Amino acid sequence: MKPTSLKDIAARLGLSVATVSRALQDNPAISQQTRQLVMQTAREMNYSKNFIANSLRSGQLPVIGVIVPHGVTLFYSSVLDGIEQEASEAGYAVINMNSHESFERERRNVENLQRLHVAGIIASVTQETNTFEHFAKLIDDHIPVVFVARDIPENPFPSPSAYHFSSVTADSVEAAHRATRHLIEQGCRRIAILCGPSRLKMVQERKHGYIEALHDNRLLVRPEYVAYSDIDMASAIDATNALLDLPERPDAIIALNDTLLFAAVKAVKLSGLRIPDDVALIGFSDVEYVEDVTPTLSTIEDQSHLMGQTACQLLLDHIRGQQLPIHRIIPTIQKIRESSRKNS
Amino acid sequence: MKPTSLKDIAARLGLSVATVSRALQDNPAISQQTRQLVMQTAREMNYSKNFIANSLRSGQLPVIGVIVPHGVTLFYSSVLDGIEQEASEAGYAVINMNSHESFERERRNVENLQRLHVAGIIASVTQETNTFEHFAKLIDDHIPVVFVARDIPENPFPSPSAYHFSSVTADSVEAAHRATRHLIEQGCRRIAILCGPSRLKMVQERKHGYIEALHDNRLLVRPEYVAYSDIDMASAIDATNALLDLPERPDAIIALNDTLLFAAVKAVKLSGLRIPDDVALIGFSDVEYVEDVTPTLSTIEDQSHLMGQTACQLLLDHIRGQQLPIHRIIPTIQKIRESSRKNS
DNA sequence: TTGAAAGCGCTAACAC
DNA sequence: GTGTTAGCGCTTTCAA
Repeated sequence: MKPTSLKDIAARLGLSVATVSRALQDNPAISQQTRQLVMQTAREMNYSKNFIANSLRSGQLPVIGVIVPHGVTLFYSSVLDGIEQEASEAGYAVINMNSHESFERERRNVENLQRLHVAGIIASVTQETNTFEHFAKLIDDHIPVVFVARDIPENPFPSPSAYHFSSVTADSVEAAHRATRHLIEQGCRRIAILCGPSRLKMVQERKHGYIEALHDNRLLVRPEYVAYSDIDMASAIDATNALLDLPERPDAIIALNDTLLFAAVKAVKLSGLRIPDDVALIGFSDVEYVEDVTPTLSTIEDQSHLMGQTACQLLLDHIRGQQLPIHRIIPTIQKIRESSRKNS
Repeated sequence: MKPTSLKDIAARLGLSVATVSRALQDNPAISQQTRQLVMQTAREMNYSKNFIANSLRSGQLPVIGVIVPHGVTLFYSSVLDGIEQEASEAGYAVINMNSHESFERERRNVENLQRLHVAGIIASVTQETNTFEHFAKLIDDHIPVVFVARDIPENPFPSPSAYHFSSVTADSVEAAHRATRHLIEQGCRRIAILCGPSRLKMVQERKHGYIEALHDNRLLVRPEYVAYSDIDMASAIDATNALLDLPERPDAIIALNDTLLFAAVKAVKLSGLRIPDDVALIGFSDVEYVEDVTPTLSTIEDQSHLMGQTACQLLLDHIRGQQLPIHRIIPTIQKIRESSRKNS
């Protein structure tokens, strides 16, 4: 049985489809009587408006598309949650796609959202992404884009087609700067940083903040203290061990994500060194269980939920006509726990 | 600038819209020449098919709706990931909604998906949900439903409108039975269970498995060993303390979710008792950091990704015409770690 | 092998 | 205050 349409209601009432449509929209041209009658009948017949038919005219679905680079992390769940909250208040549904850190899949995701004529897109690009035509194409279709967490490089489109998109990112430079400062204040002088292999702008910024803080405090930046590792336990443990084996062993390590952080903890423990006495640890992480490790782990947290909300608000602004791109930087929260606190 | 439509291509080529449409669909009635020409032009003009227009005719969008009761957990991220994977292989997008454990929001979510004419819905009901008319309404619209992780009670719809939906759930009875058995094998005799306040079928089943295992081993089921707590750290710590203060203190606790488990760990540690020597612990949890707690925590894990995949497969079957409901039960995985292993 | 035309459900411009 | 009509982009009879 097909769902009730305006036509069905019109037929039942001996009215025209147009009248019914107007009545349902509270159009002032319609008499109280008719309006009441129509409303009543619509309810009786279990009518619900067909969004698709509507969208065919308006050209867009009341839906916001989201593309994240991977799904199963607290960080992106929380970003999504923030987006979903704002979107649903504004009457939009959220469609959720996953690029699995693959550029090809990201391209396909964008295409599919475009075909669905979503009202706008919020995206966090993959680590592979270094060309942006797939997003550029959206401009012709008037589909606004906001980048969240991972921004694209400045002005990736050479003139004359130079334009750019809004973004919401964490304050990575400041976050790393503050973490480094904190370690210095704790008396650390040989501070290492454990990075993933990523070319993401965000990672560059964190490294930058680290180096700045060392400079500001007249500490030497030693290349051998900047370690790179693949983002899995085994590789990260190896990378940490390499750091610990240096002639001048670091007395602190900053880990750029949670896997690296947890690996560093394991490696230091296994090597028989004490945390934080021999090696202080702090890491970028949104995992709540850092509290349950012994010792509890100092972290820099993103305000992921707020980032999602903010991104969605910007997108809604764009949907409502805002043209100029806006860049919002969300502060991080540094939580000092046992792993980086020297009792003195 | 509006996106290219069939009409645009037809105009450019001096063909009819119908011909262009057919060419693009590889309709054999069209000549090689024309087909080639159309394909070529479509590419040049950057044509992409308008899904909405299509759906207006077919009555449904190539989209699967998912409703989860909360967002920010690894469990549901992983379920979603499984769904998304299967869906995208079959050419469906996934729309993702969150009921926040509120019945009212769940009802609205269902309505919105219905209005969007999604091809099908996968849902995990809220703890409040005990009436199912909102799902029943979907049957008229031929929108199939699969319940995942949290099923609804058997046959909630009395005759003559008796029908039911497919489901994918964890094997809760067996999981709890096995965990209890394991503790008994470790020598525990006073086994307590720490429950949330939930009326979910799943929770009942877990309690059932626990009781069965006690029976099977001729152990008494003591009501005071069945503890209830709200699902937050503070309440759960209180509830655990109450257990520990019993005249005959339990020598093992089974926690029904991760919050309860982590709270139990804290409470036992704070009370100065040793894990597992004084109190063994095991819990239902999908959090990967149970490995990083001291002692490492024994857990029962759901195969969440597989549950998502399976649910999506069932749904696709229904979309393709499968009528009868199917119930799939996914085994859990028990991981024994230090917190429940007595060295003997 | 191709074209003309109807129709999916809805809204809005234009009558009356 | 209400009806008529056209049209959104596409597929699918029915004709030619």
